[in-house]
Amino acid sequence: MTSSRSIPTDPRKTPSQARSRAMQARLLEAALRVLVDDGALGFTTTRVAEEAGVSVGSLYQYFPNKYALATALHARAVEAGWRHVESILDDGELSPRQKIREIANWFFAIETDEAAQLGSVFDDLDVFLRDRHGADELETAAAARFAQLLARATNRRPSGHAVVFQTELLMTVLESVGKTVASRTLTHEQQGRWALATADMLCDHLGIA
Amino acid sequence: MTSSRSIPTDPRKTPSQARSRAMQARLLEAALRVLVDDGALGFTTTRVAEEAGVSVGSLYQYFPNKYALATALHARAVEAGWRHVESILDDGELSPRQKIREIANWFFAIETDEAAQLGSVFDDLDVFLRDRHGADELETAAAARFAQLLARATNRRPSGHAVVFQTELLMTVLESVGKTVASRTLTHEQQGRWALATADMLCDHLGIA
Amino acid sequence: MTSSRSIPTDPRKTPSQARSRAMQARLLEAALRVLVDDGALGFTTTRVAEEAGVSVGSLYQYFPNKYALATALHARAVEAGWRHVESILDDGELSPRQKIREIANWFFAIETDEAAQLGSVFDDLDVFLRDRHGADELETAAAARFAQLLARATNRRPSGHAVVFQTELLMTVLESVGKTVASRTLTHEQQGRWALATADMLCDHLGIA
Amino acid sequence: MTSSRSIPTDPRKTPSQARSRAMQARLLEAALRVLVDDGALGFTTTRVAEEAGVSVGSLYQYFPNKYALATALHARAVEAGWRHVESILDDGELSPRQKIREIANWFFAIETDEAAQLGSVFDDLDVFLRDRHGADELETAAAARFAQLLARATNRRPSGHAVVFQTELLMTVLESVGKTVASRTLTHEQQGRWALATADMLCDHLGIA
DNA sequence: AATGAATGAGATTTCATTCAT
DNA sequence: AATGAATGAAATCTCATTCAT
Repeated sequence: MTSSRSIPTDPRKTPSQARSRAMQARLLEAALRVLVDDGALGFTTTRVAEEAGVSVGSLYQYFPNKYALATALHARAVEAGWRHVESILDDGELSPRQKIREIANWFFAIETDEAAQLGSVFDDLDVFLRDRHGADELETAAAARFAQLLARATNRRPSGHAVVFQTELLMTVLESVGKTVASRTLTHEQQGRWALATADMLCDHLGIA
Repeated sequence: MTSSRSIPTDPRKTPSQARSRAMQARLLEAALRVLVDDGALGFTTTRVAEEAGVSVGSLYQYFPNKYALATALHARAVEAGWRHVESILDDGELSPRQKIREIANWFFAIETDEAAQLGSVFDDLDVFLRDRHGADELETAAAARFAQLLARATNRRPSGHAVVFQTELLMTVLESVGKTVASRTLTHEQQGRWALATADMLCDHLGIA
Repeated sequence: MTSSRSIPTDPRKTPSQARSRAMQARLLEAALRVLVDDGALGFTTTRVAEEAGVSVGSLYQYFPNKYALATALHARAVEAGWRHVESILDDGELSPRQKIREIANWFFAIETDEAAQLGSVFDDLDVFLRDRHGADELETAAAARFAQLLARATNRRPSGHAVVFQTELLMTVLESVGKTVASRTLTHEQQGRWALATADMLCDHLGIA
Repeated sequence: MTSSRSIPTDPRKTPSQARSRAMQARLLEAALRVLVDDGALGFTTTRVAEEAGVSVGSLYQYFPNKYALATALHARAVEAGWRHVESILDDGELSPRQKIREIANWFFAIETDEAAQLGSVFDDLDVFLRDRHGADELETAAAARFAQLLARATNRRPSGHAVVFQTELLMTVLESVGKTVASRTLTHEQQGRWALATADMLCDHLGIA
């Protein structure tokens, strides 16, 4: 898709100090705000710096270029997402189906968390991303957990071909439908209805009680 | 998301018919090619004109600005999509489930048709869209057809609340999952498997034989 | 002021036929309309052709380039102006002062004649003019007439230094003040007052009864 | 004349003081030079930046667009002009007639001051002006001073109808004839003669000793 | 470390002019 | 002779990035 030269996308010099971390976070939050408010075309380095209340120069001290900023924002959101998903999967109290429902709720943006907002602007962000990896390990880990859930609920081995595919289906449907519905302007109640319907459809199809 | 001042997005007053249509098509095809090959960042008017083998000036005789070009491309894709879907729905030979499967095939980009390629660049295109409507009538018409199919298959009235929601679910899932999967680089066989699985999941859930 | 290459400014191939003349006039009228309505920045060849109801190609058959068009328009207006002035000067019935008053009326755009409109757009036109000559002979002729009027009215020789300078003063003041006042949005009555005041001031100063 | 949508003509939010003012002045001087040398057709942003010895980008940091630059240049000139006029009117040593003569000298561009050069490019500049006001307060203030001068010199009230009109006449004639004569290429001596003649004509007419 | 003015490559857009039909 | 689509040089303007302070 996008020609990827050799543009560095890692945040500059790992911030060893608390102050640095704070600045990074501040910039990423500003970046998100800009992206949400002004869209991809308004996502300029000057604008982000301004929104963060710092100079462009400072921005470039923490991110070597615009793509690094975009990548970090992306990674951060994905990370937050999967981390939340994992916490649900880890919950001992919930039944498998309840877990899927909860996760669907998250993806359908019922929680008004900052990270959730990202769902609707992910597409815009992607325009700036050269390489799309980075959060792969997290996703792989999450996939393993989903596979486990599915295998246990259906009494199969997590590594079987069918389970692997069904895991992907489960995750893909939750993510893509969630993203689509989240970007519509619906009430919480309507979003909840969508999340529930999608979750149940998946559980029924996959034999999850 | 994107602020829409008063930038016209309608194609220009078409030059007299014959050549005109050809040129428009030529430009739109070039635009698609550029978008597929270089992504949103490479989508520049000069690049598109070059790809179409005409001068920038010509491009601007057919589209008043870049956004109009993007809008036209989008509209064209959406139109082609829904038109094809309608043709499948109209097919007297197919069972309801077979229809859904066929439609899924289309959305999952199994057909290597030009229009199908568009699925993979929708996100990139979105960045440049000012007006987000345009193909509404077509989509509404398609929705009515889907509702009819669903109502008949399940012996209900097409206007009932449940049918309306389920129609939306059907369309949304096909569209969003299809878009996601289409943008991955899969073999035809794999795409087919995804389409089939998604279609069947939906049919089972909705009680479509 | 303006660098003058070697751009031809003469109307193309002297129109021997009536039809040609008509077309020229039609284009010039359109050009004036465009200039008045849209200002110098809106004065484009396409726009003029459109306003004239012909194709750009046709325009270029009558004027080799934009500057030729501008020059012709300028010449035409100046010509009309001085011709009218001459007709007043020739009038046997009027006293010298009455003549000056009449001429002032003309310059202050009391007559809503097309040519008079040009006064207020002359400056805009000048922007396009490479060389400013062309109407010189007419102006020289008019100057001679003014000098004659002034000489007779004051019992002096038309070729004396003082008379020459005063003639220029007379013409310059009428023209420049007229142009300025004409470009303001005043009622006819107000314009008339300005014309009268200016004419009388000049006559008093120059000793014209 | 010129359609004025919503194109901002105010100088940009000035970068912090010191350097800022210098850069603005530098750009305006360059703009004037370009206008004098190349006329309206040569007045391009690239050309002005080049002449100022800075990058186009810099120009756009100080003026949001070409029109803002033109407007600023215009305002600066008008301001300088009226300020100078006021200083003459304030002069306690000069007789009324001497004041008018001095002012005429200024308008007829006898002073070789930079600001005086502007007289000759006012017309070229006009093409690029969207807002035609801006220096109104200054002009109003100057008008009040002129009215006062005239009233005192003729023993009348400054607010009387006749005085108001005569003030306008005085100013208009000085300005418009001055502009016209200044744009001709004359020697200082010739310009002086014009200024003197015009000033005296006005004083005689208005009863100014 | 922070600032933000300066840079300039490159993107969008216009418009005088040509030339095939 | 008339047409108007096509051309492309050139103008306007943006924005990622650098670097002197």
